[in-house]
Amino acid sequence: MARLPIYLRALQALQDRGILTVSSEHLASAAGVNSAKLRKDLSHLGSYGTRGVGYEVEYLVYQISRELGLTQDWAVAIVGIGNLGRALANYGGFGTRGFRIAALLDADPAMVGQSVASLDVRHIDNLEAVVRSEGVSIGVITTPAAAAQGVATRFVEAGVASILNFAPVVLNVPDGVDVRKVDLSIELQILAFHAQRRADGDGRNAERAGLELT
Amino acid sequence: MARLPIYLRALQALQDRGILTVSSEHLASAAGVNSAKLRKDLSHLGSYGTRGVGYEVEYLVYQISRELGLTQDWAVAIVGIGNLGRALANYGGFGTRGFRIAALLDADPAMVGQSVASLDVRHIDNLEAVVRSEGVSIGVITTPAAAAQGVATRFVEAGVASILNFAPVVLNVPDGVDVRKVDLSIELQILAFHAQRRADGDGRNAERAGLELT
DNA sequence: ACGTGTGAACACATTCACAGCT
DNA sequence: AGCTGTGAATGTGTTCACACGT
Repeated sequence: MARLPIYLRALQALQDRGILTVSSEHLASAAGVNSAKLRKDLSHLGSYGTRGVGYEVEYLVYQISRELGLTQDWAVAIVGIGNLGRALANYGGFGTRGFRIAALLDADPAMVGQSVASLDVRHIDNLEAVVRSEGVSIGVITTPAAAAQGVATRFVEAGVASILNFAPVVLNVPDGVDVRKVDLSIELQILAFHAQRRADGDGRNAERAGLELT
Repeated sequence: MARLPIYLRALQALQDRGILTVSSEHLASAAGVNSAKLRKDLSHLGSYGTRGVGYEVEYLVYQISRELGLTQDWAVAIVGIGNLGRALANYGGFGTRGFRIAALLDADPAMVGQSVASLDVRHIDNLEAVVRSEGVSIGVITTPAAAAQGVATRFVEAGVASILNFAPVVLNVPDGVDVRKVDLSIELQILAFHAQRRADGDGRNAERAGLELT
């Protein structure tokens, strides 16, 4: 379930504060969901709570980590070392738990050989070799839109079945390959959509109020 | 609906190729969805298609843009000019349609005054003033986790009701405020989850095959 | 004939409400 | 007494399949 990472983060925050046990009510509010949903989500992993008491934080952290596959390390390759690629490479959050940035690749010869986040940027021609030698299982695409599909295809053919795509294109991949997409301008457009609906509503209300006053 | 931006992008690509009319089947495959879903989504905006023919690309682009509120310009403020904030500031995709980066803010005095993407970074103390003077309606938070809630609260109190949050925390905001969250390590964790399920399945299959072979 | 628009069937997620354990 | 785990009810989103307009 897509909410497990959020629960995990909330639990780790509790753990850092030395809290040993937590009720579904508390954890749910920390994660921004309702308590029935949280209990149903957790019950999918098994019965890890104690009735009348709640959940043991440490045990639950371990169970969720295991369910998410964070007890093993995943090697990640980033292709496209522009502003965003650099930002990801330097983002400390990955290394902390379960993920290791194994390689940075770029098509631009001027980029190749530069050092980013204490890794040498290598030429994209080495993609297949790097995937094999580093055991890369997750590919991150931060290239321009035009290059993304080609990179995705190469990842897939090299055996990478998990792709995180930041390029604003719909990737075509075979069944069994998992693509997640992060699209910044789509997020903004969705915000604009809601903002406009709010504004429209205000307008209608104002108009209605005006009519009532006349 | 959250898929309209994807349709819009696909339509604009068709438009660039000089294509005037498109069927739900074609557009759906370009957007990576099924055609019934696309028709139902579009029917929510009104009856903009012609039976037996399809949709007129240009007209549909206009209707979706209008629905999304992209016919007006939205001023965006980015708080937290680290690697990610800089990447967003430099990302050209925003300016193209409907969004204008109106201000960059940071709490670090060493950062203030620097020029990023031809904008001067200003101190966070100016948040309220900038929101008012630039008419900011969308706030982007790329600060460390610890600072995010404070920034969000200041945005809300300044009248910003749309927030795009990159910090790995659940923001607490009043009803009526729209928060969207982009969390890179959550995306990776979800990929790891599926990757592990694949691996487990392979393992079981391998084991089963092994058993069958013995 | 072709492709949209849409009721009806379906699948899935959320919420309610409470039995049952501690 | 308190809180989990879960059947039942509800809501939401997806898919099917076809009547209807062009």
